[in-house]
Amino acid sequence: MNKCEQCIVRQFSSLKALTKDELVKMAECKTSYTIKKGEAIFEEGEVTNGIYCVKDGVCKMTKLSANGKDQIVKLIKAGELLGQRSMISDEPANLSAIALEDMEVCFIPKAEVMQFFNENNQFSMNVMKTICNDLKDADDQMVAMAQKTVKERLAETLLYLEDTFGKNTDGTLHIQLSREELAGMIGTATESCIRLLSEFNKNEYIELIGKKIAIKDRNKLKRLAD
Amino acid sequence: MNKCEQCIVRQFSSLKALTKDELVKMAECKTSYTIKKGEAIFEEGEVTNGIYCVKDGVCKMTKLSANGKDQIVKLIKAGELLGQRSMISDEPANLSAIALEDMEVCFIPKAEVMQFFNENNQFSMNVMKTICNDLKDADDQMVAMAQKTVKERLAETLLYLEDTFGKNTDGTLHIQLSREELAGMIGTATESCIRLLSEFNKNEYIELIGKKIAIKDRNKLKRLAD
DNA sequence: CTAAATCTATGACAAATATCATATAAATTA
DNA sequence: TAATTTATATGATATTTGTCATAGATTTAG
Repeated sequence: MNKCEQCIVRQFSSLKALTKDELVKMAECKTSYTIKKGEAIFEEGEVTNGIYCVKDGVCKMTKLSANGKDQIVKLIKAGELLGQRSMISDEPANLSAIALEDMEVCFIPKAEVMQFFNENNQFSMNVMKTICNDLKDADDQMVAMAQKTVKERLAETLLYLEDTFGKNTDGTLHIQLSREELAGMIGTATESCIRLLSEFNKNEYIELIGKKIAIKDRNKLKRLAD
Repeated sequence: MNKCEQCIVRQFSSLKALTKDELVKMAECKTSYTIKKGEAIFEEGEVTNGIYCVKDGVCKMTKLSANGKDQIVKLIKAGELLGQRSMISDEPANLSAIALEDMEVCFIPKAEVMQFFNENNQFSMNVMKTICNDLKDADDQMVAMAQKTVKERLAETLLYLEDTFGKNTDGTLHIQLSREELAGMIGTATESCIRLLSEFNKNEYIELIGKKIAIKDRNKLKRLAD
């Protein structure tokens, strides 16, 4: 059993407010999992009864829409927590969490989290601020979906992906998304997404290197995205 | 100065968790406002430094998008609180709150709210649950914007408006939205919204009575909305 | 009450986007 | 390795949606 106290990623989440004692307690009740790329941590409608702390890897939070397409609502990376909203609302998960890379996550049962919640004001405040931030992002994204064109949203998303997940030495986006997944993020058909990537490629805003994407002209993309 | 203790609408919000003493304290620090239809309670970017409790009336929460259109993110009615997210995040308002009818609202300064927050666990839990609910709604709405057609979103919205705000004796929706505002809710051009309303009218899903809208066939609308 | 402004409505057309078909490239499996 | 599946790419076309123009209806202001 690894000690939570020595786990670096906790510094990046609400958990940074926990005391040494609380961390020891958490280490005792947590369960560690390895999740393979493509596997679900949990799925929409599932009762989770706790939260997950992402130690390594990235996952997508998706929702299946009536037309059968998976909409990617957000991406979660190492250091972030999963399932906080469902836990607080006391509801089944509203979104599925699917690994985009091999992941390491720790599960912390609801009972313990709620105890930290009640005893540690800073922790609960941190969680609340995180959720408030998620709400702001969701509102903004909703407006983008409603008011921006697919082209604008693609430009915006490419910049977000580079800013959030960085790039490889060859300049390609570090995060590996299929065209279908990228389309699922911007809310469009896969073919439309591919077509616009080709267009961006021709215009030299980006470069397509096999399945990978390298951003060539941030400014032009930024201007496009508004 | 009216007593918060005797105010019925507090029962419908997170404030229901407050004790008698806390309510007395709140009554002493609150400010009451009358807001005329069309006026703003606060605007996007404004620092609010507190929350508003809606005593009467309905307002729209909007965000101005880059193309100059106002997207309506949500509607708030009597009994609900406004500005909680900004207060907790310690940020300027992300959305504008504009009265759709004449309103009565009470402003409660941040300092007092935060004190209740720290001293009354049930209250802070209520606020948190409300925000979690807002987050779920926002995520769902985002997916709807991305994946549903304008027609589906219009059908969905009409049902939501009847369910949430009720109807008049003649069957028309009680809430008064202009075609432009309705378009702003579903995220489309005003003309497209009007055109679809005409179509729904021809198909007898709804009836247009002047500027008012009456739902005639809930089932067909529901089937359309998915 | 009348004139002006605003809102609702509709036609004509343009632009954006989705769908279907098909080809090629890449990855996976037998 | 060959065969099969899956992912990417692109053309052709249909559908959806937006934009511009205009007209009538309603509301507002003088």
